[in-house]
Amino acid sequence: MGIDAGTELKRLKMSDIARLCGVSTSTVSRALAGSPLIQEATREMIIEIADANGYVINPLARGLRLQRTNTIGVVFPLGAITAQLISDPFFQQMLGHMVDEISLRGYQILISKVAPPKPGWLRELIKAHRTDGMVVIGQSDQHAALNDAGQVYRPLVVWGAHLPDQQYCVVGLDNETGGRMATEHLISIGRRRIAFLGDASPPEIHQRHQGYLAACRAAGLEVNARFDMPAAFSPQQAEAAAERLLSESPDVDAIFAASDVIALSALHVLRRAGKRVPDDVAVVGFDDADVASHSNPPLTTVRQDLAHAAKLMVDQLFRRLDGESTDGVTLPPQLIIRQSTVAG
Amino acid sequence: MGIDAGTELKRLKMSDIARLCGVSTSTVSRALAGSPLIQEATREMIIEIADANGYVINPLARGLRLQRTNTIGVVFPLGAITAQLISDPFFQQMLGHMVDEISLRGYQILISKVAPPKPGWLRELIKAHRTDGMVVIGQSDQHAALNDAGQVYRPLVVWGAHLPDQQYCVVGLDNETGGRMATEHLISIGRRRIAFLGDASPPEIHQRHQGYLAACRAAGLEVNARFDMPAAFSPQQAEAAAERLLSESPDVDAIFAASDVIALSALHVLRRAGKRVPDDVAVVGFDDADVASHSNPPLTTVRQDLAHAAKLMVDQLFRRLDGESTDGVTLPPQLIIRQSTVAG
DNA sequence: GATGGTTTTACAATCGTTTGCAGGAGGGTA
DNA sequence: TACCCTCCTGCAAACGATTGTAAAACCATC
Repeated sequence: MGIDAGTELKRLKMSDIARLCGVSTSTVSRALAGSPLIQEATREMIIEIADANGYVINPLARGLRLQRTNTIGVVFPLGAITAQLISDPFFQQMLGHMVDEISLRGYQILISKVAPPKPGWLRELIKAHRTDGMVVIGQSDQHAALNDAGQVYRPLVVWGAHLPDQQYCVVGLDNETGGRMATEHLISIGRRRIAFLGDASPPEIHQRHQGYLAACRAAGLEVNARFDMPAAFSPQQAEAAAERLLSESPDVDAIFAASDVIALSALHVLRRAGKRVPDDVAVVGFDDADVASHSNPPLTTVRQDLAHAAKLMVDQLFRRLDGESTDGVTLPPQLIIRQSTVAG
Repeated sequence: MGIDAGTELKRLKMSDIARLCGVSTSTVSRALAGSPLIQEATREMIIEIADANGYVINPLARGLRLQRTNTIGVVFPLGAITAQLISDPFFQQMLGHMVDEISLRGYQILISKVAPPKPGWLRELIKAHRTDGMVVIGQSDQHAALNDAGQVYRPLVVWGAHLPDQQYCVVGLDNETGGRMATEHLISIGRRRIAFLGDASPPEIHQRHQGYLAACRAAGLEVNARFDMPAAFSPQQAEAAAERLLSESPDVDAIFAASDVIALSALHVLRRAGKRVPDDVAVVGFDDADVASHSNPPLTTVRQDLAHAAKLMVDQLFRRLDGESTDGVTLPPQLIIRQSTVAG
């Protein structure tokens, strides 16, 4: 029956199957779609022949006709700060979880790395109509673009910080509380000269920094600009920043790093400088990446449950695809105390 | 001029732009494509109007017509062994690098997680024609499917092990040499009862195991089945396996783990059991994931340079898209010695 | 003004589906 | 036999682009 499904990869279209079955294309289409208009016997015959010939529906043509692609876009806007996707395990893990969650629902995943974002990038992405919905990972410095698109495009969910005037659905950690928890923990173990290591320009980090400042002020601590040390997310730049911090402020007794990667770089630098962790300097990270629990010493950090976050985001996105409107979620941070602040 | 590009997200097609410009669709198409057939003045006028209205070409329609999608598929076949994508940093990093390399060339990335692979999965993926080429990450237990497709479908590059009868282009580490190097290193530091921790059913791991066996035999060491301990890639299962190994063979003095994740689990178990690393038991991993250098103690491991590997794979894929044929590459493993085998 | 040669533009077919609508086949009833 | 109803099935028009080919416009020349 028909051509051997095995050896060829010929471009076979629905009309070919129709010819082989002696019916019209519409009948084949309906049969494969399970329409009740088609007689059971006919359907079986058609399906059998289609399988035997290894026929696969062309999703491009289907998508064009249906205006639906069964695809979700996962977008990484990388502003000036983060040069590459690879650099941070946060992105990698988030991406992994997104792939898991989205493919669980039978959708495909189209990745777009937007680096750097040009004006109108999000609108263009949306207007390309290659995806039924979009998840944006991180706001970077693109709050305006997100607001602009969010007002008119519903199936959009963003991972990031909640901002006052925002017109789009955000799922994100309560970064300010996270920052405060981390800092309060450092204060509670008696630290007084606490540095913040990280670039506070992305909203998420800014809020962590705000939490840090709030905790310091509440405890009546010196909030000194020399304890604010911008550090990019890459290990190299973070190490450089940590070194500068140590040389400019050798009296620092704690570091709150904006991410685990930065914290690990700090650990390296501290070790090279002969400082003991946590005795001389306590270190807290952010994310609870895999590396955090395995480091030496294991890293105290503020946990973001990315698996849960990804599930929530995808959930909200699909509810939006169903026409519901969703308000986003603020996730509670969780402080994981390990030996980088409290000796084991 | 025209509609405000800002506030609407109306579905605008080429014929709309044509009408606005007072020309035909074909002229618009050629103007946007930069065809020399169109007068410079006309082109400029068309482009201006198109921009002003925020027009974006529909890639589905374009792809349908051109039989080209400007998209590369990245496929993860997850056989029985690896349940989830998220579990292993290897996949995450590889995916990150793939995204970087592919988007560098102006292509989009379509991710497919195939779990579990059903008969014909790869052919179906190919026949869907959603991508111009494909990268398959890991052979899993799908060598047959890859062979079947590789014979007829050229733009396919696979990450994995080189196998004797293979009909597809593979880029991969020399796993056997990697396994031998790791084992020889353990032998060179005086270890004699060396266990292998990992499930040797995927080809890559099988070859690492072969290298391990070869090194053991060459050194005249006991190659005892009780030293072969299957361990899945997930930390939980790996810990369970490590515990069983320790209880069944408490005399083991070295562990060669099939991946860094497994090695780290082993480190945990060893610590809980009160064994000192490397004094009592030396540990070697595989991959040189980020975690490897940060662990306690830092992990001796066999390095796979994933950034380089990804670049090579994408390079070979694009050469194949250009009609060249490529033979794949075998990358040399590199042993990174850290304190899990040689005390610092 | 007719002819010929260039440049520009437009027509229409095509890529591979889905689906509203029209119509054919078949059976039952009058 | 004529008529109606109910099931199925097929026709043809979208979806939104690209491109070979035909034709229109323009200029120069005789």
